[in-house]
Order: sequence, then structure tokens, then C-alpha cells
Amino acid sequence: MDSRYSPQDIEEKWYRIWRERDVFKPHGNGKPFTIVIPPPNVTGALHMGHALNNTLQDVLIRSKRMQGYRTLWQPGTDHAGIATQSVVEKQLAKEGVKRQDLGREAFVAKVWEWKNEYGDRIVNQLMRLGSSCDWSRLRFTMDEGLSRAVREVFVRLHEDGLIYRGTRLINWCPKLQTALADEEVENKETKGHFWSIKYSLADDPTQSITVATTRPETMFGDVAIAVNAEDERYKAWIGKDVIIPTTTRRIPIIADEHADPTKGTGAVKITPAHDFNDYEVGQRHNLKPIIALNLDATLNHMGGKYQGQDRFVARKNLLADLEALGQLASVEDRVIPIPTCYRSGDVVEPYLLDQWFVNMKPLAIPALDVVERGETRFVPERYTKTYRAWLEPFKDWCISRQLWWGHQIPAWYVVSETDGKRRQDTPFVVARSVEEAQAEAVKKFGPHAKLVQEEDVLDTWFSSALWPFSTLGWPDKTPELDKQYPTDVLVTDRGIIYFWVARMIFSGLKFLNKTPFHTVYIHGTILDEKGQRMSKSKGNGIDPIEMIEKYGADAVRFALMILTTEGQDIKLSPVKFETGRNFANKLWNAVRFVHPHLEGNREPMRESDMTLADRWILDRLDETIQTVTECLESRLPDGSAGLRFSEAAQAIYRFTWDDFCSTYLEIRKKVITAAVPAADGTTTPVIDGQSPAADGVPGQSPAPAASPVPSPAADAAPAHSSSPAVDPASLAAKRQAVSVFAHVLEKLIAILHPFMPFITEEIAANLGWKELLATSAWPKPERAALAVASGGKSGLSDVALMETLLKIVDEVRAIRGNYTIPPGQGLDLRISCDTPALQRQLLRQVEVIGSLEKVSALTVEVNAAKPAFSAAGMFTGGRFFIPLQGILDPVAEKARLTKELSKAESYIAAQEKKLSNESFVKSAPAEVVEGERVKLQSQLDKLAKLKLALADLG
RNA sequence: GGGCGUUUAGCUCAGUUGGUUUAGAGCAUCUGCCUUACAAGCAGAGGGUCGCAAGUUCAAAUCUUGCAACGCCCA
Repeated sequence: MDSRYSPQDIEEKWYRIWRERDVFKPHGNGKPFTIVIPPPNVTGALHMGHALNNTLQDVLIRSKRMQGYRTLWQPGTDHAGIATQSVVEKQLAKEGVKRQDLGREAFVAKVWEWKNEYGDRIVNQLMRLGSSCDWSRLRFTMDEGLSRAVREVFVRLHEDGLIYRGTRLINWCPKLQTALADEEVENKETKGHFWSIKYSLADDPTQSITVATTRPETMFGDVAIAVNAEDERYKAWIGKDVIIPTTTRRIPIIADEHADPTKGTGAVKITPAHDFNDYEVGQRHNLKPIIALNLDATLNHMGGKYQGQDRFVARKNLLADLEALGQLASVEDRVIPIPTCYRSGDVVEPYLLDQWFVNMKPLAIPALDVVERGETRFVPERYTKTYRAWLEPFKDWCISRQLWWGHQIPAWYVVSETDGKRRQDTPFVVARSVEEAQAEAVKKFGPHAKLVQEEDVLDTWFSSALWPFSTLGWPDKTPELDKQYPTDVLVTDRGIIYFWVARMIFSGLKFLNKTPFHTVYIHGTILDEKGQRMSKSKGNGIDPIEMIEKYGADAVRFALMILTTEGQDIKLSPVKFETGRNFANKLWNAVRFVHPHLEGNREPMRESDMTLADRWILDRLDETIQTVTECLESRLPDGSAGLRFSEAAQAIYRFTWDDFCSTYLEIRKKVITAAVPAADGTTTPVIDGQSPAADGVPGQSPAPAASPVPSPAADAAPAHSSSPAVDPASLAAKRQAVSVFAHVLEKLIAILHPFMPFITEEIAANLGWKELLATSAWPKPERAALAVASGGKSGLSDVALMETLLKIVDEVRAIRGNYTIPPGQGLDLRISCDTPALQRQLLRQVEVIGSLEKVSALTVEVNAAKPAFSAAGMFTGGRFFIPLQGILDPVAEKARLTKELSKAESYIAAQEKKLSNESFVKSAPAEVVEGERVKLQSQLDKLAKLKLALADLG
């Protein structure tokens, strides 16, 4: 084993082995546990958000797999209609080809070609991360099966009257030439202008009414001027006509509450075909909307001399003309929200068009209920509000897109009923297939019905909404669907609650009568070190694959898990992965330490042979197992949070580094590394890296306790004459030490495996495991079995005794540090106990101190006198002295102790005040009061000892 | 304008229902160590009026209200 852990050497190997052994497939008859991956765009590349999102899912899935659940992590990708179509269009543009040149069929074929060639990129990247998805079940939203689910849903919703076709005001992206859903439009605050324009009265051109607008070019679609009925300025004008400037068209002045007398001039132009508010005004007053734009955002014939000009060109020209005519009253600078297409960035135009919609109210109500009742809960809980805020307005969902890449809407127009061309009033049939449509049409319209399929495709989210069941085989009744639906936890980020989570919930309820998951875990957003969102355009992104190559996948995963707390955003920089890398290296070296001693030395742990440190580390291990298990649980019996990934990772980190390596390993080091006597009586030194891999399998009988076979390398190894041969008692101790050490290590790598799958699997192999760690059993606390083994009947418990010992070590180290005594210099440590009972207990455990601190002499007495020129330390139950003649600076020592003293005094003062407060003693719980008394007592004890030590210094 | 989040050590962040914390960790800083598992390491040390103000309580980083700054979402 190398002294530095190199992830590059092993990650690919283990991932291959896991796949070869079908580790990621659902196994057994355990309780199912299912996660569906939020399908990444097939055009996408892995970014840090994905890395975080998928690590979280993998931690859950891997831990549940080890806990014996029948786990399925269902992977797949999303066809991402607009994004994918754009990518392929751009590629074609390089060859000077437009999609229209190819025609629909050829273009779609090109997109499939592209998908087949490049669509695996993100899947491969997820594998690099270690994601344990069942890749044999990889799905794509445009697969035949999933497409069938889409058609089925469309037909059923249509049958139920929940899908309809109609002319409504929708968001139109002129660049992409498609309708968009409301959520696909982002309002961007932009510097703009507010122009006030005079509309002359038709009957008296000398008079005019002034309206303000941010989009003057839409005036050709005006159908009225609205004023407030209460507005004194305009009361007399209501009912009169004005002329739209630069035209001869007359429009009326109407009274409507939409006009706010306190804003602008109090009069507003009404353009129902191009403004959402105006659309409603128009409906209230029965005004026929007038479309003034073409679909490419040039002005249409309504625009008169501006016809054919782009909206912004026309705006500029129109404003110049208005100014010349004296009809431009004023211009004001103003920041205005500009509706922008989330994909193309183009300015979106509200546009009156014939589209397909989902009637949301009947679907939204049960989806709200299920969250209200807690059958699906958001973690953190606050996102329930976000969810509700989107569903409650019951706004219908525009699902048709004028794209070529996507699920073509399964509706067929009966063109034989018209002149062969499709019109707005052309009848249509909705069906699962063209055959079914034909039959239906014949039934309704006679044998000559000629059909043309709707050209529009569906919003990508329409198919994503079905993901938790379409991927499991629905509408067929498959075994997977039966077992794994409803799924358990959905892991995603908050940006997608509207687009996806809400739609999955109502779809699951509508078609399977069950909410698709009981928990929606919303994690934070990854930001750069300045707290800004990472983006391609800013170039501030951190590439996860680059980080994996530099630090290892385990390090990337572990660092992310340490950093992800309760849905908080994460400020990330590459140095943060060092935590993970260093931790991996630390663990690696702990294994490297014990590795040469494993062979032939593993045996069952015998409680009777356990040392205090053994019992202590096993206790700490149990506590850690308990914590980690609870933190990873998504549904705790008491309904509490769970899903505390950072806390789990930190518990393992602390246990490994502080308890296992810094303390336990150091305490047992000498015993474990003790040289082993060979059969011929000579000493076999154990040389690092020369022992063959151990082959003991955990849980099985150990190698017979016969003399160990000398390793083949032994003869060639240089003789270590200084290593004394160990007696049989030491050998037995060594074997127990190795066995307990390895036992703890094995449990540790098991609970760490979900976080760091690669290194832990490699370690398991190094420990001689034949089975895979990935499919081994999750550890359980074993404290119950060990609890009886506490220390003396009347003395301190194991844990308390160990804490006392460690406290002494801490104090000794502080003194050593204070006098900068090098670690190699032995100290004369004289411990003075307050009671003979403690003296007896400590005497039996002095080697714990000796193994952690270099001591030249160590005595444990009762009420020993303080030697001259000695430093003193305190602990509960005694004190200790270290003679430091020639080193001790009485002034410095006095200062050190005085500082301690004043701290103790002020604490005592506070405690006494607290305890003398009658209402505290009366109202606080008894155990709290008792606790405070104990704390006070221990400080009083310490104070007395400090005073003694100070008195000794004179 | 509405909703939500954040504000704790130089930096990044923990702190679950108020009392086992006399406010912790990692990084950074300083001191001493190449101690045969690990210098990607070991052992110490310094560093905080918990954003501000008021309130509730025997007791507030934690609960309430107000204010401020920053960020996100929606209109």
C-alpha cells in the first residue's frame, strides 16, 4: 500500500466490478426503496449542481441497499425539446443548412443521430461520480414506452375534458417561433422608457387624451382607451372616440377599473391581443382583439407604413414620427420588467393564438391536498409554500409547442370537413394511434374522413411529469410498477418545484391514485466563492469531472456532503475538496498501519480480553452508527427531519479522525505493531508492504491460533535485532488488538461507504473481504452486548474513566505546549488522586497515558505532595504534577494558573447567582438544577486545586 | 409590492424542541515536532459584546416584535 491514496488507480475498477456483479439492480424481497433521478437534459454536461444532487441520491440508495431494502435508483435523460432542437439546429447552421431545408422527418432523424452519438455524455459522467443507478433500466423521455405513456395521458385527460384546444393569450417566443408556458418566461428588470402619447379626439382634433406605454408599437392593436369611472378628469370623455396616431382608426374611450387614476396620466391603452391585463379588460367589455404583430415579431398589415418592420425598428420609427407630429408628450426613464424566454433570451410577446391547454384546477386540488395532509412532505418544510403558491392560482397550462423535436400531439384534424386545409374550427379527434383516430373519425364523420395529425409537440415537462411511473412501465401493469411505485424520496433543487415536482404529483395522483413520493428533499444551490450563481457566461463554474480527476470522486462527494446543510446554498471553491481528499488519505493510512499485522492474527473478539480503550472505541462506534443511521433516514418514526447529510458525514469524520486515529490507534499502536516470534524462536519483523494480503473473511472463523507462518519475505528482510521477541501473552494481546481494530475499521468503512464508495470498497478488499462492501450488511449498534462490561462496581464507568485519562493527557499536553517541551522529551508525571478508589482504577490504565504522551516516569498516589518547581494540572478527582526544574518559569506558571483561576471564579459566581435564585430552583426541571449544582461543584473543586497550586508557587 | 432565506472567530459554516456548550468545527494565523500509518501529517495556542434594538422567561445564539444589510423566488 502506498503512503498516499491515489483514487485514480481504483475508481474505474470498482465501478466496473459493481456493474459486472449487478450490484445496482433491485435484489431480494426486502421492502422497496425507490428514487427516480431528476432526468438531466440529454444535451447537458455534468455541473456541480448535478454532482450534489446525485451524490445525495446515491448516499440514500447505497445506505438503503446495505440495509436490505429492495432498492431501485431509476436513471434516465430528458429529451429537452427546445435545448436539443437548438443544439442540432446550430450544428446544421455550420453547414449552412436550416431545419426547414431538411423537412421535419429528416430533421428529427438528425436529432436522433445526435442523441445516439452524444447523449451518453452525462450518463458517463454520472458513472464517474459513482452513482449506483440501475443502468440496465436507463430511460429516455422519447423512448417508445414513455411516448406511449404520454399519448395515453393525453387521451385520458382529453376524455375527461381536462385538455382542450382554444384561442388564448399565450407567451410567444419570436426567436424560437413557439408558445411557452408561463414558467418558461422570466421577467428581467431592464432599463427602459415610459412614453406618453397623445391620442386625438375623433370629433375634436384640438383635444387629446394622453396615455403612457412601454411598448408604443402595440398601438396598432389598440381597441380602446380605458379610464377609471371615478376619475373626474375623464368622466366627460367616456364613450367618445379617439384616433390612433398615424392611422385613421377610431377606438372608444371606456371606463374600467384597470385604469388607475394615481398612475401615469390615469388613462391606458387597451391592446387585448398583446397584453395579459388588457386581454381581461377586452373580455369584460366584449371588445374584439386585434393582432398587430406577425409571428416573427414584425408588424402586420395593421401597422400601416410600419408593416414588415421588426417590432423594435418600428418602435423607433414610430416614436420619431410621433415626435414630429407633436403627439409624443413625454419620455420617462424607467426600469421595467421585460418578459424574456428562458431558453433563447429573446423578448417574449403575449400573443393571441390557438393552442392546447390543460385545465389545472381539477388536477391541482388533490395535489394541494396531498401535501396539506402530509402524505408528501417537503424538506425543508418551507418549500411547501412555494409549491402552494404556484398551484393555487389554478392557471391553465399551455402544453403545445411549435417545435419538431418532442412528442407530437396525438390529435388528428378531419380536413375532409374543410377545403383540405386546417382552420381554427376544423374538427379533430384525439386517439392513441393513427388507426384509432381513423376509426374514430369514420364513426363521427363518415367513411371519407381524411386526417392530418396536429403538427405541434408537447411541452417537455408534459412527459417529465409522468417520469415516476412511465419509467416503471406504465401504462402496462409491470412488476416494477407494482413493487417500486410510489417511490420514496425525490431529490431536487428549488428551481424545479414549479416545472416538475408539482406536475409529477398531480399526474401520479390522477393516473395511479397515489402520490409519487412521500418526501421531496430540496437541496441548496451551488454558488461560487463570491456567492454568485455558477454559469457558462460568467465562466465561474467548477467542473466536477476536473475535480474528480484532481481529488478523486470520493473526495468530491464527501466534501459536498459535509457542506450541504438543510437546503442552504453552498459557496464552493476547489480548495474545499481538500477536506475530502485529506480525509480519504487519513483513512487510507489507518488501514496501511494495521494491514501488515492482519494476516493470521484475526480472531473473534473476546470481551474478557478487551481493554478499556477497546470498550471505549466500541461505544463510540455504536454512537456513530446510531447517529449516521438516523441522519440518513428519510422517514423517522417520530416524524422528525432525518436527511441530515452533513451531520452524518461529520459524525464519521470526527469518529475516524479524532477517536479512531488520534486516540484509539495511538493507544493500541505498540501492542499491534509488536514483533511476532517465529516458530524457530527468532523474531519476524513485519515490514511494511511485504505482507501478502490477508484473507480472513469477517464473520467467519479466524485462522487457527497456531504460530503464524513466517511471511515469504521474512528471510530476505534485514534483521531487527532491537525488536524483542514477544512472549505468548503479548502475542495474544496483539491478536486481540488487531481483531478489535479491524472490527471497528470494518464497521466504519461500512457506514462511510455511501459517502465514499470507492475507497471503502478498496479497503474492504485490502482487509481480505471476498464479498463486496456495497452489498454487505449495514452495521447495527452492538452496545447492548457490551454494556455489562463496565469498569469497577463502585468506580468510574468505562466512559468516565476514559474521559478522565484523556483529560489528564490534554492537560499534560497543554503544559508541554506552554513550555515548548519537544514531544520526544519524556516527562516525570506524578498523579495525585483524591481517593484510593480512583488511584486503583488509574493504576490499571496508566499505559493509556503512556501511549499518548511520552513519560519517563509515572506515579499514581493518593494526595501526593506537590514537588518543588513543578507545573500542576487538574482533573475531576485529582491533580497531577510535572517537576520542571530549570524549565519552569514561576512567573509564567503563576500567570497561567491565575488565568484559569479567574475563569473558574467568574463561572462560580454566575452559577451561585443562578442557584441562589429561588425562582430558578423552583421552576427549572429538577435534573437541570441538579446539573447546574454538579457543574458548580466541579468548578469549586478545581478552584481549590488551583489555589493550592498557586500557594505552592509562593 | 408579496413570500422565503441569510447575518455566529480573519474566511466558510455547525449549533434538532430555550438549560449537558463557560458558543463548536474546518480552513487560515502563531508555536513546537520529518515521533516508522498519514507533513494531504502530529501536538499545542490565540481569535467571537452570536447584525442592531426592545420584549417574553428563573434562564435567550435559540422564542416574539421592530429595524438594517445581503441573497433568492413571485407579481
